[in-house]
Amino acid sequence: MGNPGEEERAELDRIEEVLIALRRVIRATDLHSKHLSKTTGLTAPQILLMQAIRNSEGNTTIGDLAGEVSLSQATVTNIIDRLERRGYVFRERSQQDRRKVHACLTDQGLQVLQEAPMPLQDQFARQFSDLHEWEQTMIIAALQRVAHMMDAQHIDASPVLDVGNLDRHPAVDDDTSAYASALDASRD
Amino acid sequence: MGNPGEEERAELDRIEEVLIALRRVIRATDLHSKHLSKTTGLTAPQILLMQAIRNSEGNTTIGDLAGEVSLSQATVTNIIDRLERRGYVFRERSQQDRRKVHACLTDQGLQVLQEAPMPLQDQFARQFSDLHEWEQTMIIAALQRVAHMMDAQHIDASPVLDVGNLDRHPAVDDDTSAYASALDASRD
DNA sequence: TCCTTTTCCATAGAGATCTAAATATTAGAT
DNA sequence: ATCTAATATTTAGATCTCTATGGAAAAGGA
Repeated sequence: MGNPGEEERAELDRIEEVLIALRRVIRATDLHSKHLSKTTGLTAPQILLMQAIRNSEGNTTIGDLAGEVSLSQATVTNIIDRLERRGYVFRERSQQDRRKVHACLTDQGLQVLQEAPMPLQDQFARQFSDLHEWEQTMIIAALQRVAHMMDAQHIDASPVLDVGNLDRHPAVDDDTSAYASALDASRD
Repeated sequence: MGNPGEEERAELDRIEEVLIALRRVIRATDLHSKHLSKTTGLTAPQILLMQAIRNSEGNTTIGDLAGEVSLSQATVTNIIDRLERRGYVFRERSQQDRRKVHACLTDQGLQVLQEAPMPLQDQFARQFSDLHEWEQTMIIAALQRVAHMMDAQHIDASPVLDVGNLDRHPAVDDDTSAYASALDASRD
């Protein structure tokens, strides 16, 4: 205990552990995503877009979608082309502003999206709900903490030099994450 | 208390919260990975492969790499081709078994990998180490719990698995995205 | 009104990723 | 010697993603 070297090593071990755990989580979602693509015949971006279309009932434009999923407008056009060819999506020019194009799910598209059950979410939710309430609360708090720490840094790619300055204020950032919201901004 | 409906709603709220937090974590790693690609000129799979090569000092074959990063052999061959063309990697037929091909980093490749800023891991580690020990321990426990729950459902991968709402946004996807690469490695 | 600028979408072109199928090539076994 | 399995590459096709550019429609000013 009185040994500072020992304490420092324990600290490094904890960092190691948290990074490993994080990798496992991300890896798991990655593999699931891959597996999902195989079973549905849809790729991850395609599913993502269809979900975005479904969630924004009817009024979504191509540009909106691009912003929502953080892809370029050309990419979204491209993917929508393919979804339209398959009959999962259709386009419709806006009447108010004829530059805009709305994207909507066809009945078939909606069905595909619904029939592709989302058991990772469901199963995870089920397992999660089996935990004790205190553990659920702990996990939520921990994940929010982690998410917040990650949000804070993802553009600040500059110096790794100022080791001394520990309570840096995260300069957030270039738009993208609509996430760094008030929700946890207050946590520090 | 005593009100069952109320308690149930609180439970649903917690599930909602944990899913949101998880999405944010994955989203952050995704955006980071994208940013990394821009600043290094390397794509996520390329970085991932170079890290794998570095970690398995010298004796790695193409097949080993494919297994390690969960890609097909052909894909790895493909990516190695590009890396070789750029002078970051070189191939060498095994003397013991001439079917095998070893992949090694060139000095330049190693340098690129080291110079590539990996601020997500570093900065995350720094912020993490600022936390109190009890909080570090809590986060580790929580993440391990989550990772374990996700691993569990990956194993009985019979039903359709999904990342659905948990899904990373740009694929990176699916990205495929995305990847533990951001967190991986470079802990030398 | 007419002209300019801006906004929104589509298209073109290029590089990368990924998979599956069709080769070699080598090692090991019969 | 031949067959089979393992290994890496090649090929072909689909997708993803970006930047740059073009065209149509809206907005704004002279």
